[in-house]
Amino acid sequence: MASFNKVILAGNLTRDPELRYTPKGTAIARLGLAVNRRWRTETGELKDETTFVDVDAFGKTAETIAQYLKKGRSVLIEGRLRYDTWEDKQTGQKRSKLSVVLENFTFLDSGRAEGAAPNADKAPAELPEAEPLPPDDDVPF
Amino acid sequence: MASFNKVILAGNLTRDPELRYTPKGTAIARLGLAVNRRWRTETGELKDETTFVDVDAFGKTAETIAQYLKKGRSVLIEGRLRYDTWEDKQTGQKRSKLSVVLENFTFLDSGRAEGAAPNADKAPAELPEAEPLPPDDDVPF
Amino acid sequence: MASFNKVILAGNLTRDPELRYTPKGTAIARLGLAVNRRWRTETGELKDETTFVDVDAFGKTAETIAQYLKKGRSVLIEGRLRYDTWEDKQTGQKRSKLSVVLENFTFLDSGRAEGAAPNADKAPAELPEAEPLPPDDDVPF
Amino acid sequence: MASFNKVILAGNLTRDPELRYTPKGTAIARLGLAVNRRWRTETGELKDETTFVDVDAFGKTAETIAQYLKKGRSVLIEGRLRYDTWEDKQTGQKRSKLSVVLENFTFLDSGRAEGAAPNADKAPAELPEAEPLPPDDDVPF
DNA sequence: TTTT
DNA sequence: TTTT
Repeated sequence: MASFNKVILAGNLTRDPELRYTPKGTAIARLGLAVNRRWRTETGELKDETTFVDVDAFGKTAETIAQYLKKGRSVLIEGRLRYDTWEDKQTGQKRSKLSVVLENFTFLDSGRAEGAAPNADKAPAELPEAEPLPPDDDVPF
Repeated sequence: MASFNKVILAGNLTRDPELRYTPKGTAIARLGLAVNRRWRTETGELKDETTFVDVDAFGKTAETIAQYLKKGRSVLIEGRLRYDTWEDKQTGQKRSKLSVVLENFTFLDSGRAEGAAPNADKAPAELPEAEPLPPDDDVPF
Repeated sequence: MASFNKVILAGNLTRDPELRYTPKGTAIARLGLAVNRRWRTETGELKDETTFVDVDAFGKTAETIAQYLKKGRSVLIEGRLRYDTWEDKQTGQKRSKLSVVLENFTFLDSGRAEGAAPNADKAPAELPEAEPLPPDDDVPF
Repeated sequence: MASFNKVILAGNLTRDPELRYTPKGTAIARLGLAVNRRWRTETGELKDETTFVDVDAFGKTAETIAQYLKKGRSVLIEGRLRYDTWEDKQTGQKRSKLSVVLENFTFLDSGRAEGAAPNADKAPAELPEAEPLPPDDDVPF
């Protein structure tokens, strides 16, 4: 009966955020996040594994993200898993995937990413916390 | 540079766990988890959304889960997102999906699920915490 | 530079919530939460440890909590640590403690607690998610 | 019945870690962590609040922390709340406080802290994940 | 007892 | 000050 859905990830953007708007004008930013894990096996060998996650931000947070986050930058995000379903146009088959709905984020570096605006270094420190999410029914999925 | 990967979910099993073993003898239990979310839209309408997540448990934890968790039961799990990739045998295309590697869990009900063993009601309370994960390189993906 | 502050706890109320109001009319509910941990030592002995945490909820969430949560009931809460400081009136010494500011919660049982209202069993399922927090500067600490 | 106890914090060390050993030889490192929060009030005013938390690490993790973390450095830690109780020697009164038992951590900067060892910059990247905790009954509280 |  |  009880439900809980929390994801906390720190990683790097695999590409610049894509910003778009719903018909009602809500901003949506889609991020690609790479989360690395390194561990040592029983035999002492180092292993690496990367988890690639698509993350959607909404509203004012989406616009902040599109403005300050660029490919390569490091972020800590908090959100929830969402199960998206759609029909594959080629095959007519039902498809699905997990992505993350961002609820909060914080920068983990200082704007060293390529393409960052000249003042990106100091801007994050002055940003307030992310806004609460807008109602999801304004969002096309 | 910094990496972090944490998922905390509470939900219900969509099916009985499937237990299998790696060639080296490590147990793997695969769970289907449904996590519900209910919220009210701007106009006061109630909405429901379910996130379906595949979860893998390993080792002693996998065996405990296979023994006590059944379809319908409610659990709180902690783990990390994992990005699985494979080649679609039909089309030869590269496919991928996110799943969760379980690191810890706790029962959220008292064994009311169909198919529960006669003593499932009291057993969970006596279980110690889940074991640490075995080395992942024993695992076939 | 980066900051993050997240607490997720499941436990039982050690007493009925205390509800009060700030001068501006914001509701505050204070909860006592007991979080149990059981583990097995190297020698196989079972050990128990309880963590007692004070939790403050605000606004509409506070009122919902005061209405439905009673001593003994089980909840899952999400929030942040807060560092409270004050001066001990007896000794004039500076004192401090950690507590939790509740940001979200969900019931983990079905209203079996003593003193629950007749309809407490079904009410929780119909509750929307907790409201965002009100501005903290309305709050007397 | 169900219990869960998880804390995730990102902040800066308020002092160099103190390393000590239990009679059985288990290392314990105690950290002071400052976690900042900045938010804007209803009237647009910026507010700051700092949460000071004591954190204990054990075993190999404790030694790694004592070696690489210094006052001012930024870390992301994962752990659980612990309720410590003792008797005040002056007054004979029972006292208690919450602290955090560290279960995992990751560096959030690159060793820029004062007092860092010459090679602190590259060492963290090569560190494996933190070890599981040793049995707690070896620990004097 | 406090860090950025 | 303590819950299951």
